[in-house]
Amino acid sequence: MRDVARLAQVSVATVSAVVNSKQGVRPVLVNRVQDAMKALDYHPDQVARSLKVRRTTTIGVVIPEFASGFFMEVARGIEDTARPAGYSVLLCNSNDDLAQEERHLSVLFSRRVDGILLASTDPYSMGRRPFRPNVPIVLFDRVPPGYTGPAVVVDNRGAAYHAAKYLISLGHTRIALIAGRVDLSTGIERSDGFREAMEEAGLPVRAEFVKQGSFKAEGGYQAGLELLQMRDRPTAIFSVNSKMTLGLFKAIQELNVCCPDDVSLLGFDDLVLTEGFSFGELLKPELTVIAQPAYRIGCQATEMLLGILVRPRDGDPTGEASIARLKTELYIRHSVAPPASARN
Amino acid sequence: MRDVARLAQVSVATVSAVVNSKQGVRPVLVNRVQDAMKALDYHPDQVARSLKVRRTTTIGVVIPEFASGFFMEVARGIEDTARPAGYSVLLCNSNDDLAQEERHLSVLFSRRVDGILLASTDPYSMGRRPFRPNVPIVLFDRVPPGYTGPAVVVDNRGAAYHAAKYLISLGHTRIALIAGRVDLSTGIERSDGFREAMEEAGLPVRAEFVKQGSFKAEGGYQAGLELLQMRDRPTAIFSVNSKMTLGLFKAIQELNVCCPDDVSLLGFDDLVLTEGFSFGELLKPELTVIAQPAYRIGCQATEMLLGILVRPRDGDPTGEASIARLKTELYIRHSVAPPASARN
DNA sequence: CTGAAAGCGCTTACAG
DNA sequence: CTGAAAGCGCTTACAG
Repeated sequence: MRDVARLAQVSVATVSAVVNSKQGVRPVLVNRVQDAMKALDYHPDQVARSLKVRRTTTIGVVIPEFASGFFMEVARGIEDTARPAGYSVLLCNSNDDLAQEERHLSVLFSRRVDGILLASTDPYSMGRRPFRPNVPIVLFDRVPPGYTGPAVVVDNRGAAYHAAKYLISLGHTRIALIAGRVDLSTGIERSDGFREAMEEAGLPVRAEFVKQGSFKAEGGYQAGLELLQMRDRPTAIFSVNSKMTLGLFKAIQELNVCCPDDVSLLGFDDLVLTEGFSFGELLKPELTVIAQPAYRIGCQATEMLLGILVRPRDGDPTGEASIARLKTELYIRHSVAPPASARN
Repeated sequence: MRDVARLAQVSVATVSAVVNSKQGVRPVLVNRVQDAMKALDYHPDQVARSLKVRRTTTIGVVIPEFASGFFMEVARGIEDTARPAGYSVLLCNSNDDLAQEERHLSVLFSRRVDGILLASTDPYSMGRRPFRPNVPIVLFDRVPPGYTGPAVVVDNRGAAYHAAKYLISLGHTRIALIAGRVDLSTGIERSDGFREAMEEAGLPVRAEFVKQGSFKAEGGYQAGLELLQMRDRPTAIFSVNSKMTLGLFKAIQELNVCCPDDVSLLGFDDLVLTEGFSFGELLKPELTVIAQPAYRIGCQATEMLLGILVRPRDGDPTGEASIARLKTELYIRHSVAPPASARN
């Protein structure tokens, strides 16, 4: 920069001004500076700038896994909205491990990210975590009950409620649930919504019909095996995330159970591949699922964070209103049908 | 930091020394400093450090897409090897758009990343790109022919060669190819390997049996539709990436063609979901594919880059030897069978 | 409109 | 073993 200033015969302050396209610099000088920059192949140093302005225009995001269609869509949404705003994103994978998550967070803080987007593997501990008071953080996907900070999630309870309702409306009464992690809002709310619909319909939620799948493919697979081998098995199964659904699907295949004739399958979260291609549509039968607006979640969480970053910080007390709850959609395909009893 | 120094009654140099756990500081002072850090909730500022040491311990990686099982596995590999080495990764999505890629690269440079990992959407232009002379870059997945810089790729040609060979060994003679982008090494080499095997077997590669799928699901779908509706259709189809394979699969389903009885399908790249769960195994029939060591590609590319970063830079002239070519593996499942003619 | 100077928070020779 | 000082490459009041 000094070299540029010297070559252009101006002060570094002037160079700085043209680099940041501040107005009020004489055109002649602007040109001289630009020529000098070109001649010297000068590229401004963001890190020096960051040090001075105390802002890195970087946001840190930590998600529980990379190999997830859902979180990758969210990540796309984040990047697509952060980039145009001039922000870079440091994407970290906690691998659903709290220690890893904290380690990531701490390097993000030391790298002075301006804000953080987090899908915590343990949102309940948020309160007692050592966050930095002046770097805003917005949660997404998972949020502890009663959390009042900024967050964007999906209406899990409502979605599960409607899913169960749908199965019930078809005549199912023996409906099983493959539940997710009970320590995550997503898992809890989805189970709750399911239970609510069942209760409302006066249907029992049999203990042996609810299996813990922990959001893992293997869990869904095991649960499926157990459920389908019961003498008095369910006529429909609601699986509360996509990995478990796939595990369940595998169990169905292995056991040669016919879906949807023998058992209906309703999953949470669609498996999109590319625009217009969902894995759910490639399977036999095509999967009926509740689809989450993953990309939008990413966009909105980022917008929320960016909003906080520009606002005077002491403006709003990040009230109750700051948690956005997006709608899901039920994609009716072919894995759900009325139970055999209702078909005769 | 000054505050810490003052509270601990030492100089900032000493604080710096304990922060970086340099040895040779009197234990008493170490303790005093650590206590002071705790008391003041002091956290070292990486960006200031970076400015001084002229190193950010950050690597930039740009991949052509987020919503890709392959690239996400690579990303996992990258993160998993970069993190333990103390490096953060700035992950960018070029969306297979050259302009976007260059924009990302330029912000990565301005943020002073120490090195770059790139799966370029146009590796051929590498030579005339405005890279920074002193930030090393290692390519992966795609590499222009004749490229001599560091890179890690897969033995595409060999993999395709063996895949075709496998189909031929089963008795197939009318084998179609759904080719990928012809301007990418991956696309070219896979087609070449296929052709080589065919020639070697004295089999014609009929012009109407090779379709351009451009590595896209839609392309595979269209190609499939055309191929399968020929009066004299192929008995086997080799699809050169996973998206096209899925598109092709959809076409097969829609047309109600029986696979593998009527047509065999061999794909490139497996679709892993989670450890132990591949999408390819969930489809009917389960897909026979060439699997790439995606995670390993990420690890190795990162190791290579890290290696360059520690080495004296003027050490080796990044010779020919620096391009690593990993092996693939053929996963034989159920979408390939001998042609009907050979079965009778 | 432009320049000289201070300073962002660190590290690193250099003395002592 | 430790401290004082310079400097990394910028930006930003502050004069002029």
